[in-house]
Amino acid sequence: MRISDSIENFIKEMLGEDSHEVELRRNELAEYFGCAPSQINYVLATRFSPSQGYMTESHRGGGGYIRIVRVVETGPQKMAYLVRDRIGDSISEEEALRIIGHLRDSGNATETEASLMAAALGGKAMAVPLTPEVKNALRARMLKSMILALANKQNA
Amino acid sequence: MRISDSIENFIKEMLGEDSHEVELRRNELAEYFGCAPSQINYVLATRFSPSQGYMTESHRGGGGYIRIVRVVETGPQKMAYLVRDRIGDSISEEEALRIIGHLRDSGNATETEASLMAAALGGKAMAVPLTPEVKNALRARMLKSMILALANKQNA
DNA sequence: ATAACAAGGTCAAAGAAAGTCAATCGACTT
DNA sequence: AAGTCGATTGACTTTCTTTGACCTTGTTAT
Repeated sequence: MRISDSIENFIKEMLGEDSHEVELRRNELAEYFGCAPSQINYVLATRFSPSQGYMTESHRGGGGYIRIVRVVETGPQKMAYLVRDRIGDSISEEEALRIIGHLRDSGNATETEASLMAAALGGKAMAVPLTPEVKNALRARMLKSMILALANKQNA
Repeated sequence: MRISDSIENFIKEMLGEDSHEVELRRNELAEYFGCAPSQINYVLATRFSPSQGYMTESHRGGGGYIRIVRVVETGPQKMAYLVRDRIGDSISEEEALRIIGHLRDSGNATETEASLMAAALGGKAMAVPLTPEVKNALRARMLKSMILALANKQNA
């Protein structure tokens, strides 16, 4: 198990139960896990980014802290609109997968539905001789179509 | 006995008993068999491809891994195999939609899942300047990926 | 005020896997 | 003998992780 994963799990466990919010000391956590403090920033950047449904604030200086807030989604329609705005005309595979993960985590897509979408957009499926630009454009269109289909079914 | 066969057997044995999922380190395995690491990729490509009923995911970097998932054949999976045979390397939009309809009618896909697949393959999503040949090839790959994902979730 | 201290932030480099691809090898076939 | 095709290898690439040196910002004591 990678250290980054351990840290991620640790934080998610803290968030898991009741509150949507944790506060922690960067140096403490780093020492606890025996890693460089900046490793914490890495974890925040790669696992608790806005596109993964989290926001972070922090404060430097004496008594500093890092606060991680889980953003809860309310209303499938709103979600769909938000995500559509984020997608635009072109999207990378990584970003697409992140959005799909977010849909799953927020309960807007079942496990299976998320897997289906990921399968359609994944590298294996799109392993066809096209330029990255064309692939990204195609992905954006497909993802939007699928999210619309999802939203459509949900309030049907 | 060729090394590739040994590696194939080794992996299949690991998969054999209980779980339909193995995780392994590429470099470790290569060292164990005394071959080049890329040999592992060769084995995966030739013996554990989607059309052979397997899916693989992997992660690079520190703590990387390769995960191989077998799509087990129980009831619905037979369906998947059949459909896969029917799809081949290229498929029209009409034919794809027909297959999706069958999946829904036979209870192998929910309404939403079927809509999702249709949305991904539909004309709107694929409205990008590509030749019909390329579109059909792409559709075939995507449909196969999605059906595998579906089959995989069903007996998870 | 200001110096010292106590956080957290940034970024680039090093390290650790895995992926790709073209060249080569070897066993059959013709 | 030449050709074919799967198997094998290794050099090079890409992706992700980890670390550390240096920077910025806030607090506290003088």
